[in-house]
Amino acid sequence: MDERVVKANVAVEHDFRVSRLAAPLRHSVVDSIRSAIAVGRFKVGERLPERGLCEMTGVSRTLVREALRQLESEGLIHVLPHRGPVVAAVTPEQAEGIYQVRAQLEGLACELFIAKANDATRKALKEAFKQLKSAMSSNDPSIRVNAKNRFYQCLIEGAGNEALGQTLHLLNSRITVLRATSLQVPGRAKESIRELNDLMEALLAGDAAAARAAAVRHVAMAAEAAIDILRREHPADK
Amino acid sequence: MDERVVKANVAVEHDFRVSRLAAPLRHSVVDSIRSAIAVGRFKVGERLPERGLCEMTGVSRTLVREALRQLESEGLIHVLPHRGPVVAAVTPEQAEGIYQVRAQLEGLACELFIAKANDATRKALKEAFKQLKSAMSSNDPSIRVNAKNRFYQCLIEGAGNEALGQTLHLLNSRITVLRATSLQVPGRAKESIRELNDLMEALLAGDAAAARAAAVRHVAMAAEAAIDILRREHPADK
DNA sequence: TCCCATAGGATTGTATGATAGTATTATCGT
DNA sequence: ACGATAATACTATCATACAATCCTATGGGA
Repeated sequence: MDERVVKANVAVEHDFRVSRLAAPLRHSVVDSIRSAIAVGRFKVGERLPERGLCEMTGVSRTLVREALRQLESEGLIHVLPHRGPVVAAVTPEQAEGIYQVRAQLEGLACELFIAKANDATRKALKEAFKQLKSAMSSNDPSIRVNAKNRFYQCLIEGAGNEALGQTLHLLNSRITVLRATSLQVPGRAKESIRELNDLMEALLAGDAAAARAAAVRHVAMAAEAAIDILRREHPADK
Repeated sequence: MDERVVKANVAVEHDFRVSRLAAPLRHSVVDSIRSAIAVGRFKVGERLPERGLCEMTGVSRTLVREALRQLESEGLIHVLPHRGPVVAAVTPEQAEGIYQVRAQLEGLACELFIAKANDATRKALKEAFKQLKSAMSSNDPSIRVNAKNRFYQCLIEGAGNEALGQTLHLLNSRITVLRATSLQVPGRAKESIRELNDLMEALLAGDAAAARAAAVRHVAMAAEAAIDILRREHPADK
């Protein structure tokens, strides 16, 4: 029963099977709300009444609520009892914590990449880095962040650790806005590229210790920029 | 309006305010299903029909579905389109990945603990370690795991990094069963305590590098035991 | 004028019932 | 024994309803 499939796929890289096109509507709902938050359509601390989300998304309360449950456990929103969801704030302390964790995990990603990457994943990473460099000259912050995400995705891919990928994704989703704005700090983009250059060299040279160090350093610098912004924009609210 | 409260609390350590007793029913539902999985009431790969869960928990489908969304994003279950949720399997490769991440994060926790812990948190950790040692002689695996969780909780508490705590919690929830069974491997409990002893010594001596190394080593050993079990129990299904 | 309390509105928390769509199983004819 | 079709069992989604609770506004009293 498998023979035919094998034959059909013999000259193919990614098989053509439609990957469960039964995309449940609720996934779109999650995406919609998530990106509304990321884009700043809702501000930090703002309430998200279910009814409003129903209108915005055009689906029933059932689906909106299910989406909220997921966003809640991603940490993007907080749900206050009998008050409903609000966009989660990120305090400077929390941001620092997140960046500390990211540093460790991206360090690990580098080590694993060196140990496990093959020609394909290595090539993909180089390509992504090239595109990242050109994206950094763009003015649109979302283009920059997207390019950077793709770069990291290649890194993770090559590292071949599923949990690592998911964890980093989760952490990043909580600081999307921060990442976009911190890349707008004058000079930060170029500096960022310089740091990643070091990273790439170490990665391709197979120097695990240097790669990890470069990753940690890069995250630390990004953290500094981001936390600066945070401190400035809400010096002592609460 | 606050004065009275302040007066009332002046001689109190933990204030008595009932911390939002409005615990939504749905939280209990999540806990219920989660522990049913952890306890082995449902086996890996087994389907969890909504209706059955309604009967088990005594709540409506609405709540069950919301709970499922949360468990899904915690990675405890997979939801197949039009087939519903099944208990997520953990392959040896995934387990390896999870343990690699854990190693990094627990290493970080140690470093942060040394940098940030105060007398209270240090004392709590020592106490938790003492109880852990005695719990290890118990035959009940859940008692052992619980004691260990409390120990880690103290460590995290002292490290003062929220994201770190949440991330580790998430990872651990995916391998609860594994952790319980791997502690039953003959000799593993004692060995585990020995490793943690090293960890404690380094922590209390303030030797960050040694503490991190001990943490990494401990997780690596645990990983080995756990993955062994996994390989044995599903050598090549699929 | 200012404070307090009560009433009313808004929103969440939870349940129920309904319908359509899809995957799995059972059935049946050949 | 095999393939097609019918029956079944779920999920996916919606609409509706009602109690509980929070917030606000209104109005009375000092």
